[in-house]
Amino acid sequence: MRLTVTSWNINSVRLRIDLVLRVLAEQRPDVLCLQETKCPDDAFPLKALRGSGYEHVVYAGQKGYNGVAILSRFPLHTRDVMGFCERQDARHISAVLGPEAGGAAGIVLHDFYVPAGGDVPDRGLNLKFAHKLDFLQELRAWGGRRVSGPAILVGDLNVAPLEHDVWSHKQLLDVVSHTPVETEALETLRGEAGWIDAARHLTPEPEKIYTWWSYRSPDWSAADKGRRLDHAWVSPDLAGTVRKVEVLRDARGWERPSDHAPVTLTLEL
DNA sequence: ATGGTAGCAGGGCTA
Repeated sequence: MRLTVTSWNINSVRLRIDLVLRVLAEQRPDVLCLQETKCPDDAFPLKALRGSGYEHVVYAGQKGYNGVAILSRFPLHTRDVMGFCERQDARHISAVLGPEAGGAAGIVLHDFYVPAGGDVPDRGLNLKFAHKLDFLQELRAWGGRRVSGPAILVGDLNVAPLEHDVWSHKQLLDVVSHTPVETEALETLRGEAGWIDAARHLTPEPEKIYTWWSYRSPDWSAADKGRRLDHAWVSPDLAGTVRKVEVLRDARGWERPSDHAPVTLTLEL
């Protein structure tokens, strides 16, 4: 069977619920993982989703910031939320696909929103950068030496790890999201746990891949100063099932868009 | 350690 999982930093699920419904209707992924929902749990727009065909929803939100959610065509089991850095930030949620998912049953889905890290890439001068590095360190400790069983990890990891994951490697070496301390941390923790970077598995460097374009660029598409901040990783036993990773760049050009484009992973199980 | 835009909340923080 074919399984599709889309990851999208939506930057307010309430403001952009119509864009969520558009992606669900037009792309029809089996699972949609959202980040930056910016929505307390008691305000999650469940009613608007009713009738969309995605009746299985888990979410972990907070007022104003952060927030993650998983919407699924298939039943989800064992919603779990991990805390990092001794905060109650809503930056992770996971669930397991139920038996109704057929060949995909039992796959664990992890949805992450890694801290952006502020502007100054110095942990002594910038507490937000220190938080980001600490978060990555805890992610490394959580992954341990090897991820076991079929699992998918998606999300806005706020790091563009490779040279061709940014529009200019040289110009971004001291820009938060592409500094060596961040890119090495992310690649180290991914490698130690055995996760496969699905996009680069299929499309190695030097081809450019971007998933985010700043709001501050008036002509984002022509300038095309993008970064690959959004990722889809699979566990080793799913490596052979990866068929496609697609960035829906068009969505960045929709009216009142998120600054992130949806990224869709396709597996053949 | 420029400023540029956006969301939430209704000021200033976060991205």
